[in-house]
Formats: sequence, structure tokens, C-alpha cells
Amino acid sequence: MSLAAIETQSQEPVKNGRKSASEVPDTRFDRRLADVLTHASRIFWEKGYEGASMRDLSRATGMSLAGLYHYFESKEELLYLIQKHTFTTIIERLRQRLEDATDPEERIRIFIHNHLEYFLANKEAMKVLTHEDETLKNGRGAEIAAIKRDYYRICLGLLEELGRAQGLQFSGRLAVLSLFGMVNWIYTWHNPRIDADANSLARQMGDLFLHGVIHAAKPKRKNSKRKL
Amino acid sequence: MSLAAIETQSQEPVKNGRKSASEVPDTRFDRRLADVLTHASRIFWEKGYEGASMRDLSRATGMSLAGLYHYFESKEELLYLIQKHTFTTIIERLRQRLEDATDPEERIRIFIHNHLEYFLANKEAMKVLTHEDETLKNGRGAEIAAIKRDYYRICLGLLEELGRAQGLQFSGRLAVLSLFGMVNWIYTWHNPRIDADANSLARQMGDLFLHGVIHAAKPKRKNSKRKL
DNA sequence: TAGAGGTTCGAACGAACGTTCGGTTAGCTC
DNA sequence: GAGCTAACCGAACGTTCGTTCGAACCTCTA
Repeated sequence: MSLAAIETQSQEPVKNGRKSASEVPDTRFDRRLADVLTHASRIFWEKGYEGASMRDLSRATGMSLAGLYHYFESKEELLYLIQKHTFTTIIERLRQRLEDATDPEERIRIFIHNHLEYFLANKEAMKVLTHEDETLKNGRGAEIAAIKRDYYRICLGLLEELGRAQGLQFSGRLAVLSLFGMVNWIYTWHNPRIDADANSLARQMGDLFLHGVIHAAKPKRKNSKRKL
Repeated sequence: MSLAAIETQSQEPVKNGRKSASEVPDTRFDRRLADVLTHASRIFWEKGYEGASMRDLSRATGMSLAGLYHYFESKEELLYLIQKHTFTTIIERLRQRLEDATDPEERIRIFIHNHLEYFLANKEAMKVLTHEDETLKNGRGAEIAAIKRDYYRICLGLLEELGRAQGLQFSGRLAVLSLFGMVNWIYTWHNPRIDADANSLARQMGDLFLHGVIHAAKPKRKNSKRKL
């Protein structure tokens, strides 16, 4: 996992927000911070945010307790940096992949595949993102919540596309949140030794969800374009 | 929520396991313990297990810090008692309701309805159950894990019934865990002011899931009993 | 090679944590 | 009302928590 050149650019000024948006410096500082964040993700993943201590992180990184604070200003900012980087990366990749596709069903499959692929490849950070959902407070919490809302809206948009294309009538909100449940719950059960990989899981969950939505929804009254 | 007459009967002896299995004493002790557990559920729900302190619980119950320990032996047992009672209650209710029904599709709808109804009526305890999944250690953790496995197996059995009845071939494990994701994720989003109630949600999620399973699965090769 | 600034550290801070101890109070039986 | 046990409490225990301070170290430039 490369966390280099992390952008903070928070609404409230933070210690590390010292680069302009476009350039990618990858200095020694950035590389070391990325290394620390990787270790922090693993520790939060194992023990939860509250259960993890800065001394655990000190032990894992081999850095002194005081030395860690050269790279961030508080434990809370640590969580914020992990969540922000994870969320923005998954959304960025999704946007790129959606550019290629126009078929509504295909676009929803891309959403599911992108989510699962990133989830399984970065399970520590993704559990920290989903499990520690309400942990951040005030400004930082609001910023992550805004990104989450973006992600929700993208998915809702994809489903409304599908509904229009096939002339379906259903609750987009319930469908999106059901889908989020399906794909996010993975961190509680996925075992790489016995469970399928991201491609296979995405196909199966895509089948389950899409057939569910399409066949459970009632067709709109007039001008229904739904096949059969 | 009535938590009276809680049975502990752990594998390892616990302080409160002092009643035989069948009788329902409902003594002053039991009633006060149930009251404490209700408050504890709410605090764990708000702040998480690690984030909640015994002083929070002391404040909420109006009881002294030392006085609390008259009712349980540790904070961990507190979590254990909440999880055990919640899980056994939901399973007990499910078993009763399943007695009436024979149609496989109907039985899965009963499962979903039972889960959602209890979830929305006891959201604090149910979040504590699902969110603090890996918190308990050793004996107590193993005991809750065993109950969870029971619950999983019941659901898997219902799905296999459906598969046999309709001649479907699909991964029961993936279907069960997807369903669990859908229904358990609720605690992250359900807002009683804007979202539907348990009956309506159970119907919609039942539609989504059942149509998904039935239409996504490929029919078995020979002796398919599937209608149409 | 001197100086500057980025990097790292040992040691400690005050606060909060879960739990315990010795003792007091309340409710019950005789 | 004496005697007993369950119920409860104030005060503290020892530990761990996130964070900070001043000083040292390293690395690069002038």
C-alpha cells in the first residue's frame, strides 16, 4: 500500500498541510509518514481505535513515543489521515473506471467490483474506515462524513440510472444501503483461504443484488422500457 | 426491554450463575442487574466498549463505582451478559416463529422479519452485539462465537431448504453473509423519522434478497422442481 | 567546517482507567 | 430489637493513557 504524498488540506489548518494540491513531493517526511500510517492502520484494525495505544504504534514502528508526534499532531489526526486517504483513493479509482462504461447495469457492477477489490487489497484501512465510522469529532468528522456522502450519492446515481433505463420503481436509498451492507460486512467474515477473490465475489454479489433490484421492483406504469 | 432473570451459566464459573436453568426468580438482584445492563447497553452503543468507562456507567445508573461491582465481576462480563442475552433472545424468538411455517420462502422472510424487528426495537444492544464482535476474549468470546455459529447455521439451513425446493444451485455461505450484511448494517443508517418500520423494511429486503437468490442462481441440471 | 533545521529521543506530565478494600446502611428473619 | 446478610459507598490502589518538553542527533548547505 502506497500512502506517499498524502494530501491533508483540511478545512481547519493541520500541521502537515504544507504542500499545494497538485505537486507530488514524496520527500523523506512523506515516505516516513506513509510508513507510520500503514502501521497505524494495522494496529487500529487489530485493536480498534480506542483500544490501540500510541505505545503500540511506537513498538510497531520502532520509533519513540515522542518521535511519532513529529509526523502528526494527535491520535485523532492519525485516524483522520487514514480515513481520508482511503476514502479519496477508492472514490478516485471508481471515477476513473466509470468513465469507460455507459450501460447502467455494467456501471453498477464496476462500483461493486471497485469496492470489493480495494477492500480486499486494503482490508486493514477499509475496516478502520467502516468500523470507526462515528469516532472522529467536529471538523475532521464532518469532512469524512462529507466524502462518505459523496460516495453514497455516486452509488445512488448509478441506481437511478438503472431505474430510468429499465423503467423500474424502487427505493434507491434502501437499495444503496443494502448494497453497502453487503459489501462492507465483508471485513467480518472474509477469509482469503476459503473465500473467493474480489473478481468472483463481485460477480456473485453483483448477480445477487442486480437480480434482486430488477425483479423486486415493480415496473413503472406508463412507457415502461423494461425488456419483457 | 426486559432483561430480568438473565442466565449466565458460562463454561467458566461466573459470579452470578447461581440459579438453576428453568426457574425464573426475578428477584430484586435480577431486576437491578437488568436495569444496569440496559444503561450499559446504551453507553456501549454511544461510545463503544473501549470508549465507555465504568464512571460513565456509574453516572448513568446513579450507583457508585464500587457498588456496580456487586452485580458483575468485570467490565468484560458486562459486555458478555449483554451479548449473550441479546443473542439468545433473538434466536429463541426465531425458533418459535419458524415453527408455524413450512414454505421455504416464507421461512426466510420470517428470519429477516424477526431479525429486523428485534434490531429496531433493541438497537442499542444489537449494535453492541454486532459492532463489538471481536472484543470478548477466551472463554466468553468462544461462547458468544458458538451462539453466532448457531445463528449462522439456522439461516444457512433455511437457504438450503429453498435451494432444494426450487432446484437452485448457489453458494449458501455467500448468500447468508450477504444477507447478514444487509440486515446488520442497519445500525449505521436507520433513522426512525425517515426510514420505514421493521415490517416494511423486512418486506423490501426480503424481496430484494429472495429475488436476487432465486434469479441469480442457476437451476440444477436434472429433476429441477423450479416453477417455470 | 560551521551552522541551521529537520528528525529523534528519554523522561516525565496530569488525567483517566478498571478494580479493590474496609466499612456503613438497608431490609429481612427470629 | 438483635442478628444476619445483601446492598451499597468513599477513597484509594496501581497502571496505562495521550501528550509535551528540552535536549541531542543527523544531514545537508554555505
